[in-house]
Amino acid sequence: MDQKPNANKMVAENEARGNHLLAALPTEAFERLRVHLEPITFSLGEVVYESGGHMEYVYFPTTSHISLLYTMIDGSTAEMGLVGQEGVVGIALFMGGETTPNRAMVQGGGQAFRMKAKTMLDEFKRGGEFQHLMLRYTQALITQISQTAVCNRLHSVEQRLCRWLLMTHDLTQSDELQMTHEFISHMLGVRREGVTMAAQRLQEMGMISYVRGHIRILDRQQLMAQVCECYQVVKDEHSRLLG
Amino acid sequence: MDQKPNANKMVAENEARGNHLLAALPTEAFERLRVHLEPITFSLGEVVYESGGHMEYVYFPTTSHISLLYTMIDGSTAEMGLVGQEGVVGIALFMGGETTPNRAMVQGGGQAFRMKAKTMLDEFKRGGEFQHLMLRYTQALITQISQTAVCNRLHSVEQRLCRWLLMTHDLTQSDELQMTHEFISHMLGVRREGVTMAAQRLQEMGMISYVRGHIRILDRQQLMAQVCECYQVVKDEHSRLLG
DNA sequence: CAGCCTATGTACGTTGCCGCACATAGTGGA
DNA sequence: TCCACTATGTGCGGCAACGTACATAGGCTG
Repeated sequence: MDQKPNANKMVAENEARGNHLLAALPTEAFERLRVHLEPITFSLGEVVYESGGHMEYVYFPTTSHISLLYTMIDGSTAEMGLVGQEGVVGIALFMGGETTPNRAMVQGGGQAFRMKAKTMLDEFKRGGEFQHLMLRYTQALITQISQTAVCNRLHSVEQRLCRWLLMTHDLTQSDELQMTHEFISHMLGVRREGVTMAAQRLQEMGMISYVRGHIRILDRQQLMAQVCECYQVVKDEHSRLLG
Repeated sequence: MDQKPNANKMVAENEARGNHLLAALPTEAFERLRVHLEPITFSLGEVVYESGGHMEYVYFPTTSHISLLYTMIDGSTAEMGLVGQEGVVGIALFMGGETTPNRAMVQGGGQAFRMKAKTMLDEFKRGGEFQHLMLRYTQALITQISQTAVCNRLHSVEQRLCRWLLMTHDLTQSDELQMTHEFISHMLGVRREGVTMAAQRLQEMGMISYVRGHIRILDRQQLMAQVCECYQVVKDEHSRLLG
């Protein structure tokens, strides 16, 4: 924050390109935006947006990732999407809705860049590559949410846990995920015991190992073999849309 | 089709405004688009888009409505969204994806207007009210899909049937819906027998009556009292976004 | 009006997940 | 080092939905 402006800019350039959407911007657009990008640090559990709340910034995660959650009146929750370095949090701002009925919560601590809503909107309205990227990303996110809807309906807790572990692993720089069964249960919308059972089975099969808040991915290949088709569908569609 | 051009135009104006998105367009934009609108008739079960298939047109339903479905490898299906006179089918075209991994199928026969993808895109790229409306509608659809994801996870077949009947009723001009339990089971992603059981209970409570492919909504109020919160959330969010 | 097809009704055992209750075991702070 | 707290393990009864099988009944067609 109190670095020299120039040094600050160089850091922003290198690091900001860690977000795939920012990385895909042509130089011209990136240069327009870079001075408006502020690096920030997210810590686990932090609420980025409250359901229906005011949204002042959009966020481009680099090493952090954020869960899009819905909370029912009775307090039960379920995740509808997951955003990391491949995406952006705050699509409602350029979609014109100003807010959404969802909560966004940090699921993996780390870095992100934020930008004032107004700055982002000005760039969006130019109708160039930035708009194009934001819209294509939004479509990928729609696919992810859709697939979650179907997956929630048709697949077992164990399969959904596989999918969730793989998705989270994709957004994490390490093989070790820091999260409890309790936490995961809120994401999957199931009981904590259900997660414990499913995790035990995966551990017995040698795919993961875990202790008290730490899960280690041991065998991605086997997880991929076990997971439902939903994982690959979302991934393929993302590649198709955003290369 | 073989009417005089002038008469044809007048029909298009009156009827096209039956779609709420077209109705919300300012005169100028509407006039640009109206000559490109073609009235068409959808019949029940017709496939509008195949998953991953080429999308030549966007569709603005007036009296018809269309289901957005996902089909698993094993053939099981589930609905992720429902589009009627309040919306448009083919958002992937302006989102830049060209296609989607979903199927769109006619769930209620009737009228719609279609427009060539290119014509629509030209108008979209002007960045005016048309773009604004399409994006806000897309956000409303995202909410619908999200809510379906959560609803599928947390609510009973009976509650989901209530929600589905209410949503369908909203898009239908009559109290009588023409559909079998079998059909509904594919939408809800459950067994046909499960739908029969739930429908029986709703009939016993006097909310609906049904015979062989015809369901009559008898008591909307009671259905509203029985349904999960998801129905109202989607409706409220739609109103907020599109008035 | 007989026969066929499709839609709905019913039954039965099975399974996955639920809610609850409580036991055990890491972990950090006093 | 001990205590309190949090995370995980386990057991039990219950229920919703599943898969399967077959019975009834509306409605169309010859």
